[in-house]
Amino acid sequence: MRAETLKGHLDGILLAVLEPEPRHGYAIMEALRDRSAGQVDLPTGTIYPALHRLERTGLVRASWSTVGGRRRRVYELTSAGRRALETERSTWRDFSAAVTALLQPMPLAVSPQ
Amino acid sequence: MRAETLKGHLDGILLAVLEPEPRHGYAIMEALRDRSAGQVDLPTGTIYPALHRLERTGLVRASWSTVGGRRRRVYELTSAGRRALETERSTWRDFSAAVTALLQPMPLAVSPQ
DNA sequence: ATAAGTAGAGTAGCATTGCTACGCATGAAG
DNA sequence: CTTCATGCGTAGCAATGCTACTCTACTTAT
Repeated sequence: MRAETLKGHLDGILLAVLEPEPRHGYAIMEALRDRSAGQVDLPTGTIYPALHRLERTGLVRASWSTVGGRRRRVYELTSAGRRALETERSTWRDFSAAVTALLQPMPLAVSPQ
Repeated sequence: MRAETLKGHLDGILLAVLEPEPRHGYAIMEALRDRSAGQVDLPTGTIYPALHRLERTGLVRASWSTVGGRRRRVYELTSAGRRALETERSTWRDFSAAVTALLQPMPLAVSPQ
């Protein structure tokens, strides 16, 4: 996946990966890598700020936990987050349909003779 | 179309709309509006800088023309632009497939019992 | 006439957002 | 004891679309 292409669609993806169960940042990165067959492999400098952003806007809720001497910050969707995810999904459907249509090779407009 | 969602995919769209025939900026805006049923309605502050960018990077070539006392800057694809358009199309296919998959509601991973 | 609307190009500066390149800590494996 | 995986974090950069504006010229109402 080329960098930067994600722009604007990362939040939806993060919400989606948190939908079935709460996860911590590192696990989110792994889940994305697995589910996209390595196509989406985000650096920590992308993932953590994005999670903080989602937390700040109230779409996820975070809490610390410690597992095997290592601390983790576990994120879970809020109800606002679940709603936002649905919105993202429908936005994505519209958006991707529009872009797909526009990228389609277009025949020359026929001017009436 | 929500603003900002386009991020990173505008160039490909512009190249696509220029593929069948050269157009000037204003005509590009109209073509996009028509072809997307009003969904993609870009302000001039988006379109002109983007065209300049494409010109600067050699993907389009521009020339002035005057029609009915009004000057127009007409853009056409270069061969590099045609190649870039193909790349954009395949990038888009990969990207949209990946995002669609990731946004899909995911079942909880089954842990072996 | 003149005001409003359409056609047409442009810029400055902002906001968002993902990325690079770091720092720091703990535990396991060689 | 060094390297690797796990795990969180930030500062600052770069790209890019948008808002809000300027300027010109023709066209159509009032």
